[in-house]
Amino acid sequence: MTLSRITGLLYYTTGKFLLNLSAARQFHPAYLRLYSVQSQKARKSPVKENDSLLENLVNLGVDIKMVRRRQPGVLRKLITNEHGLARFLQGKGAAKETVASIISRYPRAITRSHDHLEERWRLWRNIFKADSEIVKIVERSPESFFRSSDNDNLEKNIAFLSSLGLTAKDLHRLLTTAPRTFANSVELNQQMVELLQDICFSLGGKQPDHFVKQIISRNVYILIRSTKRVRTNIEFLQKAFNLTDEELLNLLQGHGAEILDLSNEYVKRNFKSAEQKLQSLGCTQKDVKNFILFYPPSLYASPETLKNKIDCLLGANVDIRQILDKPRVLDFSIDTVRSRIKELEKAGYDFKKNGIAILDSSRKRFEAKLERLSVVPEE
DNA sequence: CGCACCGGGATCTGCCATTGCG
DNA sequence: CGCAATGGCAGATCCCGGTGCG
Repeated sequence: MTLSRITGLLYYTTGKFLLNLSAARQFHPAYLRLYSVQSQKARKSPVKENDSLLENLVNLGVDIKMVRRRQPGVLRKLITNEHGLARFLQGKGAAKETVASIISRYPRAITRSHDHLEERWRLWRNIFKADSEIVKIVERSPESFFRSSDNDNLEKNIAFLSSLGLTAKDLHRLLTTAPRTFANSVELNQQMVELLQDICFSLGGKQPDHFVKQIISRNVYILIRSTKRVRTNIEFLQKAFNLTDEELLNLLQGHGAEILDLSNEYVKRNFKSAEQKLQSLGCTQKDVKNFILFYPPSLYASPETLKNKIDCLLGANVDIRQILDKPRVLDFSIDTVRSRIKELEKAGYDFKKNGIAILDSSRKRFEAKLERLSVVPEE
């Protein structure tokens, strides 16, 4: 949690904001603007915070400082439903502290009526089997659950996403891992789906629906990205590698789907640095293209990580060609690779002679293999 | 049995800016 | 104007094991 980072930045006493300047300096100047605007308003505004509401929240264990920082307007409301919300969530199995944390992080939750909550929960239960699943998500991301007050929209979203032919399992995974998708307006979700369909068509694809399903199930975050981001990334991929329509279509339906998430600049930066790194090791333009197409996650890795991993392998007397052929060794964390290399060196393993596939296996398989190596030493 | 190939699963919010309404 | 609603952004991998083949 990043909450503690900000706690201590603003202190609120008797209607006036005081700033801890030494802490504020590390942050954005916007905080300074916020300070002056808020203090002016606090003086002018006739609307005071609702004292009994404040008391209720304190009793529920809510972090008032956090609420003031996030949604100060909520504290001035005359009609709220904090107790109803607390009862509701506890009835669904949430602990007291969970409820307090939820309200602290998304104060507007207390403005939702009982009927609204019942209805929203009922709709979520279309996807989830147990209340406990929903509680876990609301606890993780209160904003996803509460930000929109439009239950009709939620219903339409569920209908729309189902109509795409996603399986119940896909839908479940989508709502579990990217709950914000369901807080989007249907129109926004439709726009993304249309964008993907258009891309499929323009690349000569014959099954746009299948294409969309494929991408969503490969990348459940796609619907919470902007169409601008996705479009720009796709255009970049096609241009950077001079891809044929078919190559791009295949890339997007495979591992390429994941890299659509990345910010546009990040994709470009990672591409440049991967390209540079490989070229410095004597790889041709074609090698670079093959490597990235064959192993798109390389664009996901930060320049530092990718470079470190490659250097680590080269340092263990692995040839860059071997990495190009088996890029999935790069899947593993650098710590894992390092410790495996160390163990293999102890066993006298020669990567040049025996290949590096051994590095690219699950822990169980690696250990089993190492076992065999030590039982039957080579030569 | 050992290996190569490959697909899949986990993971992802909390903040800011803008808009439009009453 | 103040607030609610909502769009958008930055952040930056690792691992497991099924299956089919020789």
